[in-house]
Amino acid sequence: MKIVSIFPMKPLIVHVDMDCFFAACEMKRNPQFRQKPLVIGASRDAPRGVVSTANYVARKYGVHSAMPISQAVRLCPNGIFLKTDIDFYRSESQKIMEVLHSFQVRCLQASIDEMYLDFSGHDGDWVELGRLIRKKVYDETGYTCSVGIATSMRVAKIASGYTKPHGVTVVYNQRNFLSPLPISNIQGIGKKSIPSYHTANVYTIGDLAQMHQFSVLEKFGSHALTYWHIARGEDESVFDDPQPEKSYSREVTFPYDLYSLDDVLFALKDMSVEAVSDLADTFCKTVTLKIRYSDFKTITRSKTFVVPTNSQDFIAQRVSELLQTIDTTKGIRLAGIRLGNFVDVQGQKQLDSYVV
DNA sequence: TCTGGGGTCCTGCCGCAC
DNA sequence: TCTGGTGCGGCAGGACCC
Repeated sequence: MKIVSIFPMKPLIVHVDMDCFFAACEMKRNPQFRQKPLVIGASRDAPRGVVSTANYVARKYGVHSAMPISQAVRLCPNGIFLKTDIDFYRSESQKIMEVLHSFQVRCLQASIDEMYLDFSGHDGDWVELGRLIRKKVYDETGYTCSVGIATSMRVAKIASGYTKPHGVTVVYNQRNFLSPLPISNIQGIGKKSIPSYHTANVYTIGDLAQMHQFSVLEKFGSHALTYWHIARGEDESVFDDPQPEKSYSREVTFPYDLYSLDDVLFALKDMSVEAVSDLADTFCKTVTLKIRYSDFKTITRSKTFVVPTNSQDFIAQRVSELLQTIDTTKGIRLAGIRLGNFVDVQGQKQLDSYVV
């Protein structure tokens, strides 16, 4: 006889976050970089670019992600600056994910260097579990990671960042753990919205938790209610199955601003061909043109088709038409296209044949 | 001071259909 | 025939994340 528990299985989510992953990949490939400040993003003489990641030696100089390369060079003139080699990092990521899959629990890859594992129902010592995962990843790949363990995905992620690098953080009480942390620890509250929280005297997650629900709604809007529930330890973000991709894009920042429509169109045609060929048999209904002017103002123009397509010529033609509506005299620093609104053409065909 | 590339999600506005 | 409410999709922009 099968015995079914009347109690719901206690969720247990593990978040694994690799430590300064791109830099770690380069240090593995070139061990002589380990003791030197290493910055990944662009070469030191690149006219434009930002820091993608930096190793901990470089971080001591004040270098951090999203910082302009030119500024990083000033802060760390003796640093080693490398272009991003995303194909290499993807192949290394694949090896790490294989190690994590070997635990034979449900896994969800959140990004190139992050993975969630669903250990719900696990009875053992949570701290030991974290240490085991960390050790196995290091022993089998040579990479260090940080591990966060909690009863929800969002809190597990916050926990993994709590004792970086190479730490294990276990959260037994969500509210007590989150309370003293800065409000910026909540995913979704970034540098634009932080000032509005500070204006309302909300500096820590605990400050947010103590607010009245209606006050949160009034001051920060409806989406902030989700953050309020997290702050109160009421987050129950469940383990989601992977969602299909919703869009695919290609964009490029030109080394120097372009003023000629033909030059921009030339670059966009290349991107259209690449994007459509990458998508292979996937059909899209919407194409969006993205333009960033020299003053960093960014605009988008999109077109939705009646019939989904994966025709390179058709999409390139629509991109060209959208570009005709753009003023290029101001100087264009970035151009890109995005394909979205994907349609399951295979499914449609099956449905049609059934109806017929 | 200078700000990449590739994504997701949210919001507001507008036009259209009912 | 006209008008207002409502819902929805398209569109544009913005914020955020890694």
